Amino acid sequence: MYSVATEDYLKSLWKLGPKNVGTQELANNLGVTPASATKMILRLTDKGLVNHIPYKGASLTKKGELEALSVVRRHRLLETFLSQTLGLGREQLHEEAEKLEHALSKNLEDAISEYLGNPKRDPHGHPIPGPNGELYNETDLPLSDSPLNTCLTVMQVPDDDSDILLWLENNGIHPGVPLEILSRDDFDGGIYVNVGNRKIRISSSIASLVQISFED
Amino acid sequence: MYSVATEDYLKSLWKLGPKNVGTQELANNLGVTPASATKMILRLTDKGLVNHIPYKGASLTKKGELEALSVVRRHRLLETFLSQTLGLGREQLHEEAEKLEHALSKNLEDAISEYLGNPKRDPHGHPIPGPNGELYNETDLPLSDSPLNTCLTVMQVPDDDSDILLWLENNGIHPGVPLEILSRDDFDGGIYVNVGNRKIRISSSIASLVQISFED
DNA sequence: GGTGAAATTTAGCCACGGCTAAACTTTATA
DNA sequence: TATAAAGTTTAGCCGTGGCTAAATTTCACC
Repeated sequence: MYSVATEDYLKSLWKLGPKNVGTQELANNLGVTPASATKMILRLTDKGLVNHIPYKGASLTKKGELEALSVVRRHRLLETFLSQTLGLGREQLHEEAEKLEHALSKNLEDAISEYLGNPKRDPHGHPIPGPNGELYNETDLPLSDSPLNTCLTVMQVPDDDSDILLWLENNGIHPGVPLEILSRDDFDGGIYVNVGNRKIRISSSIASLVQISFED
Repeated sequence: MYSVATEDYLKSLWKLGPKNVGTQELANNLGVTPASATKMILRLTDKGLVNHIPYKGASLTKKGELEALSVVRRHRLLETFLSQTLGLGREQLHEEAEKLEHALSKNLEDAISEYLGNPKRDPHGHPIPGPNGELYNETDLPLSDSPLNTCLTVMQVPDDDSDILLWLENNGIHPGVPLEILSRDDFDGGIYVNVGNRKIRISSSIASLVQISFED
């Protein structure tokens, strides 16, 4: 239906939204020049997928958001499928799904979802939109903002940075793992956590990318 | 590396070859006009993938053939993978693999091949080229040319015609099935076969698309 | 409130891969 | 062998989605 480029633009706008996304920010995210992004935004606006206020930024229309969620659904189902069947490491999933998502038919999407038991989260813990774009309420919180000495459970890790993912994996941090913050460095926001009977330090920047919940 | 269109042209030239393929035949196979095919053939010739003799036809260079075999390998591995994991029917596999084959990385190709135990045939019985384009010797024969009253085994069925595949499936004909030709209609080449304790008639045109072997 | 920097858009270019219409080759047939 | 038909190529168009360079707008700061 929509081209690879169109799906990529919608996905980026969704990821960077729901605020009005600047041309430069969008262009950086997609690896194109701002001029290319402007031109494409105009085309997507013509198609009713994007709202554009010149010099102010772009955001998805309802139609565009539904299409973006469809791409995200395909992406996350594929990550889950490749993880379950082939046993790919979390750090490999994103790159592969990024390509396959554009070639997945509705039929195959349905078959994969059913095969997996209609999962609600992918291997990074990210919620998988439903077939009609339903996204359940997000209640996970950044590890960086979480209280000390409380039983936490890792719920989400980033999906698009292999290095960070490998580091987290090597330190036993992935969705489902229980964890407790022991102390927080007031200068740089780094935290010391207890995870899997080991005490490790997590930098503020990484801790802000890990989401946790209080239930266990 | 190569575009979707380039991979599709190479695949068609491989399927229709190894003879010099006419522009019209190629264009029909791809669903484009002859003029488009000519233009693309010239581009592929520039890239060293195709040999082109004006007004006589086009064929793959060694480089083009290797690339075509890589696409065919991805296609057939994907068909096997989707069949094994999701249990898709043989009549659904081709269409899905046709899209995914262009988005499959070398890494994923390797992972799927290993997961499947480096299979030599896909669910339609078609040989799967090796990672370097190796294609083992083809010894299967068309059912239409096979002798009467001999123990035969179905080895290959077509992959790209859902209707024929469904008909064959409904009559219990797929790779691995033993079968015997009882008689042949001299007028139209139709044959009567014994398969799975049933006697059915197979038209000449369909019988020419089914490959068998004598071993069982 | 003006001014310079930063962000954004426009203008104009390109390659890709389609298309139609017209020209040109080849082949088949009278 | 001439000629018509069939097949092929060329010419020229279009949309997509990149790019650079230049123009324009916004914003932050004096």
